Amino acid sequence: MPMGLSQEELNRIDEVIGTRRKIKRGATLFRNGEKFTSLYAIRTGFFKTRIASEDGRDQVTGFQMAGEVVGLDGIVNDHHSCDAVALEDAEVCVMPFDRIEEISREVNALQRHVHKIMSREIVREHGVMLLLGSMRAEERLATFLLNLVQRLHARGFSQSELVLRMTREEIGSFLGLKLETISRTFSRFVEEGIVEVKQRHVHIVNTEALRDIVNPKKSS
Amino acid sequence: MPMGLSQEELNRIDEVIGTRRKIKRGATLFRNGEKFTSLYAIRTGFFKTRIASEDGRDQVTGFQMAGEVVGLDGIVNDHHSCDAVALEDAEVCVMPFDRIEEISREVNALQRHVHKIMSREIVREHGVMLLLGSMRAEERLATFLLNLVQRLHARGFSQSELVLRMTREEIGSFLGLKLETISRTFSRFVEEGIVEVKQRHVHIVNTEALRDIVNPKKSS
DNA sequence: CGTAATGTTGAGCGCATTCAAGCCGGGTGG
DNA sequence: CCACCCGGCTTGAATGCGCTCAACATTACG
Repeated sequence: MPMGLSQEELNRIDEVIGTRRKIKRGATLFRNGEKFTSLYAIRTGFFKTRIASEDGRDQVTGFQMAGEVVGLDGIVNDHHSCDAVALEDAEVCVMPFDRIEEISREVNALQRHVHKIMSREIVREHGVMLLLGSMRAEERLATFLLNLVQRLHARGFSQSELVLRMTREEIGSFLGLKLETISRTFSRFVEEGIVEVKQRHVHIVNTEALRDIVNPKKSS
Repeated sequence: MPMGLSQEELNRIDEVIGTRRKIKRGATLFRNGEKFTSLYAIRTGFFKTRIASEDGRDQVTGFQMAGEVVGLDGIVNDHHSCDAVALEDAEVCVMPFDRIEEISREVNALQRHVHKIMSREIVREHGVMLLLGSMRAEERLATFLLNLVQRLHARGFSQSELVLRMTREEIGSFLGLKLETISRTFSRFVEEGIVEVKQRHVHIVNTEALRDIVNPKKSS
């Protein structure tokens, strides 16, 4: 949240927070088709969002962690258009959207904040489109790992150590690859000494090498 | 725009519209890195938005036509993070964003409208992610054609006739395919009598067949 | 402790890519 | 008006990356 707000403004902003809600691992926070009422700020835990095509295929559209907001997809049609599934026991702040709209009319900082959150999501998705549209398997996985560790680091975790909350299949769905390809690509990274992998525990040994994979260097 | 507004409200909303601006074919409305000031409502013409990765590859993130809004990417960081390029001579309404924020504090309908536009873009991108992440070439192109013709139809154009404003290469970039693949896939559709193609002029002969490609039927 | 879920690895295949050659159509200048 | 040129498009042949299918290993969990 931006700084420089009066106490009065801060109090008003607190009002957008309704109840809290706990979601068990594997349960959904909301599902495609459900009525949209609120945005959810993740307090603890880890989520994936996914959409399903008519014929059973589904696509993971993102992984969200503490401090991030889910539910923006529901605003257009007053109904959610994707599922949000907890990948571990989680807790969220329920923020009724009509309250958000009401208060953001009075508190400029909140209005600005809401706009930025939505715009940030649009920009994030642009990045995913670039990944899905033009990267090879190694680049996709390297990009994914760097993004994940960067977000975790911003929350006070290690820059080189991370525990995956999702399966290979979920990573694959997000990256537009099959789970076997994820597994093989991890193995290749391990062979090359770039990372160490023990199940879902990943230790990034050589961050620079990952960056080089994402951004193939034009060595003459 | 939603209905049921008072004259006063309508007048207020008109105030978000600043100047108009003409963009010649091939010129950019805004570029990655430029300061963000305004959203743009397309009055006439056709745009593509694209992002570029460090190493020259780029990804078309969308095609926009009359009535659609571009520039939402700029809100987060006060700078644009993609380019908007006119694919034909175009005209846009410049809508300074601080005016939008100001007036949407007073006019609920505008506030709601802005939120919906942003949410719609997020949902649209989810669909693109599904396409890029899990569809084969034929499905991608079929989806693309159906989406394009549906948007054109909503604007009063034919349901079966369309003129592509973009090159095969641009379609390919958007769909995560090479231009040769686009060309070949068009040829296959023609062979199968699904469409007729003469350069950029496309006549959809069999819409149902396209739908079947998008949504493989589970024939026993 | 046993069973199901998850992950690894191998072999062969297929779809989209790459590389290459040629075509078409529109615009320009002689 | 025609010759030329160039960007956009098409088509062919060969390659290769990621997928499919399959067997097996490992781990989580009731």
